[in-house]
Amino acid sequence: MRNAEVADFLDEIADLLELKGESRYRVGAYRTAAARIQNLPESVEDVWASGRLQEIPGVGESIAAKVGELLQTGRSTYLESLRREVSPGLRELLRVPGLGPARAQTIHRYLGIQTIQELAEAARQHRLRELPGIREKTEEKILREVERLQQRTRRILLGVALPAAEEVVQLMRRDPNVRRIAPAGSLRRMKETVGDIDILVSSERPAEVTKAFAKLPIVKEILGLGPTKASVLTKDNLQMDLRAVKPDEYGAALQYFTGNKEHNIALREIAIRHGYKLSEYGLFEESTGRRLAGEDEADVYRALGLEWMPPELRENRGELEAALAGRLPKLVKLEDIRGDLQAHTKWSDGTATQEEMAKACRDMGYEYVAITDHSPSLGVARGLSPERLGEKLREVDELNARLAPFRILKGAEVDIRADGTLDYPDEVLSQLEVVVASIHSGFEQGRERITERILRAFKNPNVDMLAHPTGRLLDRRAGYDVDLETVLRAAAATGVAVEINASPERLDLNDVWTLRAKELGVTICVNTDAHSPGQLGFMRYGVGVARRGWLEKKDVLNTLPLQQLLEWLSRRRGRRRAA
DNA sequence: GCCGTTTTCGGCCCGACTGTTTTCAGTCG
Repeated sequence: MRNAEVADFLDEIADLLELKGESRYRVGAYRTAAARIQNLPESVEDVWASGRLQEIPGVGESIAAKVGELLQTGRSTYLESLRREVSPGLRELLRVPGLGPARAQTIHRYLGIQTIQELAEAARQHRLRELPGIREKTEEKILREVERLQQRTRRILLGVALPAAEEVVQLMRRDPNVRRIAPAGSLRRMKETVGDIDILVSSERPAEVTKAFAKLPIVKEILGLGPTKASVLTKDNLQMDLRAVKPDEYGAALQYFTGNKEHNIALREIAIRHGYKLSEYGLFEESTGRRLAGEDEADVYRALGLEWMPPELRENRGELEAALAGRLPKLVKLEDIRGDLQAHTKWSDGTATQEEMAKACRDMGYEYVAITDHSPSLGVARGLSPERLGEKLREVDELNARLAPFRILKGAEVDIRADGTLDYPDEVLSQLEVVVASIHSGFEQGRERITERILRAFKNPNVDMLAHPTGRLLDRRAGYDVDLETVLRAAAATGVAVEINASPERLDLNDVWTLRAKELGVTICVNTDAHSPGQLGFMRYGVGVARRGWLEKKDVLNTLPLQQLLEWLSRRRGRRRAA
């Protein structure tokens, strides 16, 4: 059973307990445990099998027993009894913003309502306003929220949100009332998708700043405008919130609005243990009210005995424990990247020539790029026959003579066919310097077959790397069903590198699996899979995932200078390569 | 239900907003 399923199980218990009116601390305990398991860089099933469930922070005797029963038998007597006590349909009502457990329970008890449809119906007939604690306004709000829920916009890709936020930051910097400004929220943490875009400003005149923000030309609709906060819908239909605070509160506010929530809660608990109080206004001594920090974010962490940590780490996945022990990782940086090992050109489905791609990489300060056009079976991408591949490689030789010391590596993105064989014969593969294997077909094969297929490809000594390991497209396609734990273990054993595909639609591996890959000793490579020179800039999103997965420079293959990379490649295949 | 740099019991993040209320409950982020 996957970690996400176990986390859902605990979340359902939390919801049902909440609807029952149980202590919010008990409810919170289940939620904490769910979040921890969701973020666990290891299969919870393995943790359970080795008797270590209670070593997970937030998992004690009782929750461990319930998870154990679930994993052992596939069911839970506790959850089943809760479902008998609390109508499980009620959970659906909690999805309506503004409707919490108390009012949901009231609505259910008096009117028997348990679906969002019935709720909307009752609101339209003004039957909700007769209930205790609900009058006209609440009823209207519920109806509004139900309608919004039904046409809710999707989450925003990082690759869309970050450029949009940067544009606004640039525009707002020109405002003389703006002192400091930065994106906050999940965007600052480089999460793969975000719900909305948060921007924080410090200013002596916050009200002027929020007004100026609401007047920006990119604004389509003002959703709310006050002296410290403005919320707008942009012409691209992105929700953007700007908050303005006083300069001496900026650091504490940035910390607070960056989150995530679990990280903040844990941090505030640390503050309490010191006899302090932490809020978005600053860090204060509880007894005297004296301000200990607030203007700079790093001071807030330092005053709590912690090193400042990059936002990408702030998910309460163990970063606070690591900071307390002085063992934070030194995360890989964008500037550490020396080249890109997956890129496409006009030879298959890209839009630029090999020369244009190579020069664009050189201009970015890279030492190398592997041009990895597709193999023949990927007809839609005009995959190259062995003959055309040969022509392309001759062009590479010619370009390398001209562009030296910059180096184009001879590569291909080779399909792993349905039976696990590769889409070029070995004598073709052995002419290549970088062989990137990936799956583009047969997504419907079951978990075992797909996994077997990848393992078979790993046995071919010509394979250097596995690209986009799950095949997912964010918000569009789930990817194929694959046992990643097994794949990563095999990658570690065979020395095949695994890609973090930096395309904002993929970001595959994701952050949690990256962390797991690191623990297993897998070599990771961050590639853009660029199909045009502009897409080479996707690298920063992939580095964001690497950082969220705690990777350091030494964990990332393409931080190696050219010579060391070539040595790595030839060591891998256990034979000499053409110089 | 979990947990321990005052605790194996008694705490558990903080502040803001809204609406329904006459001092607070519910919800959110």
